[in-house]
Amino acid sequence: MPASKSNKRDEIPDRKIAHEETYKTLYYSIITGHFEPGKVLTLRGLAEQLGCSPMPVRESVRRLVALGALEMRNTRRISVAPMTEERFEEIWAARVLLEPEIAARAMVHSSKALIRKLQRIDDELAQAIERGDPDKYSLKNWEFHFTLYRASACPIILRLIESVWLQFGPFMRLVTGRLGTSYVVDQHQKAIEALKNKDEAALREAIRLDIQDGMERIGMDFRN
Amino acid sequence: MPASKSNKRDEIPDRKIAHEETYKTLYYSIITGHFEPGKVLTLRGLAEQLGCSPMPVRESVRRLVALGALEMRNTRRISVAPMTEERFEEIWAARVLLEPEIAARAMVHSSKALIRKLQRIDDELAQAIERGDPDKYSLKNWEFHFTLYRASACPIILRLIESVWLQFGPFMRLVTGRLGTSYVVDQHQKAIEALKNKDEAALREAIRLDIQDGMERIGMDFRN
DNA sequence: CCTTCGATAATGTGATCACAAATTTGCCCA
DNA sequence: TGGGCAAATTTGTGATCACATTATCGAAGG
Repeated sequence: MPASKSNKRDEIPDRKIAHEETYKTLYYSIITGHFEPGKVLTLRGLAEQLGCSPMPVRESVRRLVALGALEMRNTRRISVAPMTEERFEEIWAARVLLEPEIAARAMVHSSKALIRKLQRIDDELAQAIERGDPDKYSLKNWEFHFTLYRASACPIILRLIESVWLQFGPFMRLVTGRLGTSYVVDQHQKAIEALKNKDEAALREAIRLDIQDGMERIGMDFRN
Repeated sequence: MPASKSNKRDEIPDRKIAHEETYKTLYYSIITGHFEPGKVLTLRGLAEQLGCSPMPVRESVRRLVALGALEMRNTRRISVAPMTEERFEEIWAARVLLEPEIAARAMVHSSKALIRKLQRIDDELAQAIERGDPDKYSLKNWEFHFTLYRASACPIILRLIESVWLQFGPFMRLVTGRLGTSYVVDQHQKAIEALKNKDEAALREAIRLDIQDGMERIGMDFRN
């Protein structure tokens, strides 16, 4: 084991890898809804936009296609995954199955620091609602959920949930932008209360209701 | 719309794409447990083995890493995802959450043809158990579940389940190879019966028990 | 005005090369 | 005999190029 003073693990501080950086950029762009559903993307276009060669973009896109965030038709055209009523219903179902479960698992590792962090995020989220800032709302909503979920130390289930969020992020942002943030009901406080009280059932229910409220509000879009 | 006589959809019979082919090959290799958990792979090695340049392999590996089937440490070394007790428990939980649900959704689209197909696969699976053929067992078990799940027409949830199976396929095959197939209890017949009777609750329970039996048998490996 | 077709431009794909980092090998010394 | 260091090899990464396919645009035809 040469060139490495610590042989404990491969805990090297992460060399800068271009395709990792482009992946993160695209990841946040998608999950915060920066791209419209169905929007066509090109490797060279993204490469120029991100200031690199098409190569790292190609690898990032391949990952995002694998997760369902991007689509690649058999005409080899890349686009942001569009939304249909069927897909929406499936995503809803998957969320209700997975997210209350991972939240319950996060409760085991809950701490005062985590609760403070969640409270701070939710305050910022409330600000975003007040100001009618859908971009900040999307970001903070994502932060709240994934800060909680990451605390579960369940990387496999977390990956599944990431995949689901990547698939409805663009659509949610689109609808939120149209509806504004005025109708948003804040279920997060109930979740924080449940965390404080170590009440697993209440936490599960709060997350379930948060999903239901959000998806119902978004889903009305199909009935127009 | 040139060069294409039918403008209905992009239903072109799929041009042969190298990285798609290599992906499928690697996919089946992993899901049937052809690679041992933790096994180190290299792009050039796989490329030579598959008879192509490292380029298509690179894209396939990127996809499989995104799905959790392969791992890439920060030393940039590619390996088949190893198994730990924590990961195993998570996979178990995810399966119990997702698979009974998608099975229930498949029941809606159930047909006599589907039931016949499942019965045929399960017959072959029974043969594999008799002969003590763990390779065929792995393959037919996968076929049974995914033939059922695909009938649900739920591509999003199916993708999540695919991701999970890719992560425990190598480990399951490893353990099955050690234990042999003698202890295998066939819960599939109950599932087929439930399908025939259109009994959703019974189908959910059959799938749940199948998962539980399989995972319990495999999970004993950690107690040694 | 709309459709159709051909030429032009743009796109994803696969191969190859150069390079830095990591791994392996082989040698020397204690 | 065993451990550590440096040379040599291997490996992933990023860039670039050629190519087949697809999309785009403009002109001719109805």
